[in-house]
Amino acid sequence: MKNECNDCVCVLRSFVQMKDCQLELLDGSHTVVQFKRGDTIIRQGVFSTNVIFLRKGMAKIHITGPAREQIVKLVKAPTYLGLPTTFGDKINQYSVTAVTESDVCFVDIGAFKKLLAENNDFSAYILMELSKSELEAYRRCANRTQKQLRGNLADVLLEFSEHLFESDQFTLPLSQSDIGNWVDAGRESINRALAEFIQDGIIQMQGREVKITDKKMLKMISQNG
DNA sequence: ACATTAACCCACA
DNA sequence: TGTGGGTTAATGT
Repeated sequence: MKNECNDCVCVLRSFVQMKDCQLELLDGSHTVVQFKRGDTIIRQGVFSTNVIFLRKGMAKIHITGPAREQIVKLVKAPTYLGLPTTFGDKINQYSVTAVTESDVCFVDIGAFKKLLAENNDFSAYILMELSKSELEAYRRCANRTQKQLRGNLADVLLEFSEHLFESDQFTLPLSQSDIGNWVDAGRESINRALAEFIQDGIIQMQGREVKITDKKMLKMISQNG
């Protein structure tokens, strides 16, 4: 059987066994689309009929609040996008935008629900994903509101370094004003804080290239706010 | 808020 | 196919 879904991270990721007929169902109801940097993958306010999986690349999740755009988090492949929207509300409650070139898989919601009903392991896995992401959201909420700018910015840099890129050197995937929207600060404050970090020898920067030179210090700042 | 720089697009050669 | 000009977005102060 030749089937694009066989070796897809979308399935492998779940460590769940799929029956052949279930794989065929998936294969028949999915579409893969490429997105360029800056393209909108999911748009807030529009009707959604798909489960969406990020196969390759990186994306930012953001929501338009009463005053401005709020970035919620940054995710990298492989991961599901928009599961809460899929089950909580047919209208997308937030937007997702590609920050690098990305491959995205759109799965028909009907087929997906059928799989959930048939395959207990699979639905348990999805439930776990949702739970983890809610817990993470709680944690972030507490962090964000209680920390000062330097602490939050340190968090962001550590997040890039440890979770997204897994390296001490990376190029910022977001503009400084985006980072500002992420940690509830103006872009100018971000710029100033970054300059301070450079001054203190914690990081080096040229353009969007960042190199973390004193991770211990960065973690200190992250913890102490 | 303003000045500088980098990125991008389009026309034209 | 490559180059100049003009425009816009990002950055630094």
